[in-house]
Amino acid sequence: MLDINIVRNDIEKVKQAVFNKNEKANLDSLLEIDSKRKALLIECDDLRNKRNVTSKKISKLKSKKQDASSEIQEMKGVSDNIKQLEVNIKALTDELESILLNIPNIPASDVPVGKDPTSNVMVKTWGKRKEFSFTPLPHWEIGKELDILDFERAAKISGAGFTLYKGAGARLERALYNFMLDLHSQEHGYTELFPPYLVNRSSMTGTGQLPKLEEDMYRIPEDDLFLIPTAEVPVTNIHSNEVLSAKELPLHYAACTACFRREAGSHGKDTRGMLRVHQFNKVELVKLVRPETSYDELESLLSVSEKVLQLLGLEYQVLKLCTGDLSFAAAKCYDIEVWSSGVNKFLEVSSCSNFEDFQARRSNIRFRDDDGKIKHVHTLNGSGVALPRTMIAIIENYQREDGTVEIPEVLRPYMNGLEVINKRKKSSQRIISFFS
RNA sequence: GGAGGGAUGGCUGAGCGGUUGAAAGCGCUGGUUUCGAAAACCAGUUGAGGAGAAAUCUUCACGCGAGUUCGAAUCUCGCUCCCUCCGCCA
Repeated sequence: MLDINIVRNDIEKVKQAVFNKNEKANLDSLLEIDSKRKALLIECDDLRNKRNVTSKKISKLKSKKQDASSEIQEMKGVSDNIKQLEVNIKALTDELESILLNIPNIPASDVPVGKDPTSNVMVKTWGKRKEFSFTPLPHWEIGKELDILDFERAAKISGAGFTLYKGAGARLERALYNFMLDLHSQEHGYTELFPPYLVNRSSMTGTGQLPKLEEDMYRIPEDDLFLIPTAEVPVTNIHSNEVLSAKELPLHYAACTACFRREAGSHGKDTRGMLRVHQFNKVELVKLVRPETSYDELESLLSVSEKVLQLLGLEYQVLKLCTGDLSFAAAKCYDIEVWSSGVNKFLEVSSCSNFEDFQARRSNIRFRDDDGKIKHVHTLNGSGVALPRTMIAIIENYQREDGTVEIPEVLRPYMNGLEVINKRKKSSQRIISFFS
């Protein structure tokens, strides 16, 4: 949510931002409602003041056992007036808030202006393209052959767009998120969390998924709860309606959760394999920081996410998103895309965003600064990283001509020493037991 | 799911429907004192709006939302959350 004062004082800037983000907002009527509301508020305040003053007078008269009936008569009228005004003000306030909740965040000044992803700017690339002496296969073929991914049966039990990991595939998934969580919590100093997967409407509104994206969310209508589309939602909202002390900042959190997305707007896109699924695991990093540090924090957030891919030996590129590709709540965002040899393209595995105070204002997350003033924190988050596409890249980039898949070295300790996923053998890939 | 109890400022905790935005204590901040510190004493210490150049004035908020009343932290109703007991259960 924007500070309404920015809209009042610099509406052109807001209009430009809305336009650049390919969004729509009812800005002119916002100002109109705002001034109408303010006028009523002043009128109402005057009447309330009158009521307060007279009530005290009535109290005094009564305590002296004097007659106050004329004052009481007068106040009856005043109270009725106030009530009517309050009803009108409430209606305007609701309208104002609903418009305000639908205005997107303003892009940072160094974000390139552009309509669509073609205007995104390449910031860096890392790693060398894997070369193959054969034509690399896509992960759904490798996965089927090795019996580690089963899309048909996933569709049978749930529907299209779900994944069933089996044997070494399931183990690889577990190895991946354990590796990522250990890296972030032990090497990068993030506090590991395990939050609820169901959150209420207010949390979803706080981080900006609602009201705009309700149709993309899975919802439990009986309880008005939502399945989280990302750990960003529960984790950012941990501190909603709190005033943090300056010395607890910055807060750095890491959480691995399942993420649930209806993908309502993307039917028929990336339907093969697990390029785009309704449920997937993701390690998410969330930061609550002092405003003046948030852009430095964004850079370090990006670098710890990159670290994951570097250690896995996966080629990637980093893009700075243009205004038109920026999400509703973000002020600035980097996407990390990992190269995958089978599908032969770059896959987005992370978005690292600074929301400035946009989410903090919606969720009411504040801190007391050293000067004693209470201010909104800045919030950031980034994937560190999303699992399925990382899994795709590993399977496809580490495939070998004989159909086996090599395990990246950093994952081997998490795979109980397994170096290669072979076909045929029982999916448990029996290795030395550490239970004996 | 059933039966009770509760929700007040950073914390503990008072609060007959009428100078209670809120006692008291703790904590915190500043000052006096001290070589310094502690103690003691004095003072300050909620947030969000509005008007104003400013001093300042003013409104709202005692879990949330309605209601009764000239007037609600205080009375009524609904909701949420917490605690205790019973039942059920991973």
